[in-house]
Amino acid sequence: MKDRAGSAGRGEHGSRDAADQRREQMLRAALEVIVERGYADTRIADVAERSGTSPALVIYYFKTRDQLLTEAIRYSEDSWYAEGLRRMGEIPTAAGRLAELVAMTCLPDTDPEPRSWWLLWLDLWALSPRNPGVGAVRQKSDERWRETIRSIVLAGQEAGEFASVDADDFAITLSALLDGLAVQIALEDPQVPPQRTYELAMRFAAGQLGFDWEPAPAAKRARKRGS
Amino acid sequence: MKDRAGSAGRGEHGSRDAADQRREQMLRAALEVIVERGYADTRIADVAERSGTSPALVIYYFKTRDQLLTEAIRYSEDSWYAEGLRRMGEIPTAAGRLAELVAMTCLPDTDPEPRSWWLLWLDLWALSPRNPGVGAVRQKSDERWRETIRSIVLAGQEAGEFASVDADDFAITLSALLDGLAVQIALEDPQVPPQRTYELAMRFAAGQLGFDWEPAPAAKRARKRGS
DNA sequence: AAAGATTGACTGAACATTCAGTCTAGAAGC
DNA sequence: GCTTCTAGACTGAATGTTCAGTCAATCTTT
Repeated sequence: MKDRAGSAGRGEHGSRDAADQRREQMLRAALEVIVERGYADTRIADVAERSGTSPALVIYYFKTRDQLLTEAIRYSEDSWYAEGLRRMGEIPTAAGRLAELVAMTCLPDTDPEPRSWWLLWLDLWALSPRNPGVGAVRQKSDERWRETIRSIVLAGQEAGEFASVDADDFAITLSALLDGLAVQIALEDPQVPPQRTYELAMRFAAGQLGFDWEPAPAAKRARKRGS
Repeated sequence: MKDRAGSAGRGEHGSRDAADQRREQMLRAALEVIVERGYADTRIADVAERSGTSPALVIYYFKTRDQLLTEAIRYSEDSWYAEGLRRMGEIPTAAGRLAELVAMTCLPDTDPEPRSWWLLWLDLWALSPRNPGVGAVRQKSDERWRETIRSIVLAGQEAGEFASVDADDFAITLSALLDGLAVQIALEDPQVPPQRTYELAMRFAAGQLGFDWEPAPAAKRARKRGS
């Protein structure tokens, strides 16, 4: 007895993806709760409530709590990565793509919620050593993330934009640096504000790859979305 | 707690530190369990069993589970940092101290158990956003860690060993890089073995600060402690 | 110095709660 | 009428915390 009136337009309940919608709804709810309370303190009841259903139904769709939460994390990870790729596809220069990649992980106004995203990562890291499923997601993510960096570097070198450093080494180093900076962002360390992380990371990249980059002419990213 | 202040500071019951020993025993047990099972899955019963006592006694010493675990983390953090400072105090050159600092976080044979140490950090990070006590420990640790780097850089510059880069920027960047690499070490990513993280971090430091450093002539750290 | 009194260390057993997952029965759609 | 979907009530196990006391060492009083 939830969204009775909803029906609007098409196929209504019968259509095969009614179930898929439900699942996604639950996954999203799960993500919200994980970000708020943390993985360990996320109860099925919370997810049920937030998606306007019952705990029993949640279990009906996902056999176990762990499966639900694991899948939620995988879902989030995939979405984020896909969105990142999409954005970078629109940028012509390798340096630009790299800047976008860095901004994506550092700056609040590029992504609506990078902090909550990173909060999720912190949980994911903490879970990985003991939870094989989560561990696998993490490893795959890290790999493709590094591979993304690597291919940007190679493309940039091909195009003569970048100096010829070892792309593998650079990828590992930059992704580690971004991870480390991200921790500070997620934890909101007062000494390490997002804008600064962005500049530090870009300075590192520009220095290593030998391209020009000027440290943001002050108010450049002034206008945000909300206000 | 209550420490009997009044009496002559001695005698009392069993020697005053009988209780302290107990506490420390429990803290150590707690750390072991946290590393094995993770913070969230650490039961006071586990800690009690491992320290050869009862759950009730654990609560007797630490009012709550959270207090026990929080204190255990703080204890571990402080020990590690103190040990690090001690080691660095024995090294004359700034470059040498920096290398030791990097090795401490990257290489298994410098520290007996760097991986379990980092496992603890992953939990600490994941906990910080939601647990003020843990969050405070984390922030203080990060701060003094960066400050340690900063002072090494300043000393090195004073001594003419290092180029003149901004010490604050460098401290933030290097500590972030080390954090990120540490994640890979803790999670045992096959593509990022400890030795490689050490070399990458040192190459970064040497490059930024302009000192010479050769990437380890193969078998250099062959002999370990245990044997 | 012996007899109580006091206090800290400690324990076993219970309590209370919290939850993941199950059961049963009913509604919706084909 | 068969299958899919849904929820409320329930169970069973786990586990943090409390509690009523035991024990032994120290302090006090005589």
